[in-house]
Amino acid sequence: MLVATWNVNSIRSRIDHVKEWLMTNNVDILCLQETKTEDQFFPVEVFSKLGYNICISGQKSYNGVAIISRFPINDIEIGFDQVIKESTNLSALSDQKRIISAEINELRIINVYVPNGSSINSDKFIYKQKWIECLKTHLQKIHLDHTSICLLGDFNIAPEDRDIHTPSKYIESIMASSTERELLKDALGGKLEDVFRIFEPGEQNWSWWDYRHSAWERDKGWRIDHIYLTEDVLRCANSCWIDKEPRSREKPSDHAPVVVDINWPPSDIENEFFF
DNA sequence: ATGGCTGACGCTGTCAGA
Repeated sequence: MLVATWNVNSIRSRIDHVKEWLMTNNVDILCLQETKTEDQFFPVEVFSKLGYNICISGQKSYNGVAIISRFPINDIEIGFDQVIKESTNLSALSDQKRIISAEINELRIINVYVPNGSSINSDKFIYKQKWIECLKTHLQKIHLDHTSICLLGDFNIAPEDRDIHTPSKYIESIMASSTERELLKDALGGKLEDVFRIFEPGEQNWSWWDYRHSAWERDKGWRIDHIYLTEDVLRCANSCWIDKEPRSREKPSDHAPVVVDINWPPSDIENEFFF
């Protein structure tokens, strides 16, 4: 089963890229971020004609997340619940559409678009921190020890220096600061593993290239799009890669999709190897 | 790179992203 995440920077502008990529790559579950449209304008029929189910949480102009799946989508949850928002005073801020989760094939898929935060000394960075704290509470409520989880999306954080093209230029700046790195690590609770790094420990692996400064042509990127798996799912993972091809196209998203190949649901034979 | 690109909104500029 192939599960992918892709910040498409407007689904209506990118629909042809997404459709072609889905058909070419045989992806089973695709999580989108920055769809940038209200649900009524989301091109649902493009995906239903290809045989996909879909759940969406969008808003006008900004943010927006969606899950596209060949398998039935159950138990859809949109946003953080009110209790979580109130616990961090996040309810006082506008309700940005940044998280959608669902049960697909006995796997809890959690699709997130973490706020960028703008700059370290901004109100938006405070919002980013609070948002990640909400994510932590959200994950804790799911009972990480008893649920098979795939948490994926645009995290707007480079977890380590090897995830930035020139880390020395971005010491303690947005997407690289120790504050946000530690908050994310804390939210993962030691239960969710960055599957890309299981298979690819090397440098020069980016998922985002700035539109400016010829970042793509000079391969100056960041790895800010991630897939995190609980241990039981990680055991079934075969490989994980960043597909740079869509970023090389005309009028691309500034992000590339990240894909994980999992033997899921696990077969009895595979379980016997471990016990 | 002094955000020097892009998309949305809606009108020729402004906001936001990362």
